Amino acid sequence: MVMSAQSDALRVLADPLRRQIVELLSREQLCNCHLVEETGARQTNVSNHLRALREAGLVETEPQGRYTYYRLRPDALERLAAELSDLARAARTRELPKRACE
Amino acid sequence: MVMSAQSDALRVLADPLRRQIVELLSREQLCNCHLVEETGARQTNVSNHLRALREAGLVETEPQGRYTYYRLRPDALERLAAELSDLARAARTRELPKRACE
DNA sequence: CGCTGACATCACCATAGTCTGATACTTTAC
DNA sequence: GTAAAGTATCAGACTATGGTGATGTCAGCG
Repeated sequence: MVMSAQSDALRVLADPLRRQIVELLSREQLCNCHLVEETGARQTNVSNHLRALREAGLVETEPQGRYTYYRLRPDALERLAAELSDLARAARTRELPKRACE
Repeated sequence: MVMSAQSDALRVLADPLRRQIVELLSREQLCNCHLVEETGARQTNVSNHLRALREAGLVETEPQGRYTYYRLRPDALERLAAELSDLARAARTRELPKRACE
């Protein structure tokens, strides 16, 4: 399907902890250890969520020695925002017709 | 929390069937029976998802005789889109600083 | 009235997804 | 070399949630 990427991004962003990680990364590039510290979650847990975010194309990694820095990929967020905005606009521009029943 | 509403909207939109319902409603005002027909899901299932969408403020209802018409509330979608767009912009406007490890 | 159809609600089940502990891998410090 | 720290991966337990059938409510129609 065409929108599978955006749907995936939506699904991934729906988790509260991932959502928090994304917000933290929108201000700074951080490595796993910082995220563990900020969120209070276990390292394993953070790492799992980072993988989900990575596979959805929402973040990218930059290994640096034994640390791994994570940063947001704005494009994915931007595409998602645009799609939602389109839906909102479609629903607002006109008085939508009601389909008749039966 | 301040953003609970948006988080809720995200979570609710993450489900594929709800997502499909939202897209259908962006083109027409439909009642439950149309949505059942269009999605192929059971009436109970559609009704449950419509409740989730309603509680998240994404749709509103207009009872009309024994039918209930549903329509999108563009504002909720717009707010969500704006928030995601803000995150994307924050991540893109500058080369984000890396917090030091140790 | 009772009957039918549209929709909502409830309780239950099955599944997906999250969290966790154990463990492996890699890099740096000693 | 060994030890320690940061990160990734894996299997299992637990939880949340979507799907379902049974049932209830309400409006229109005979």
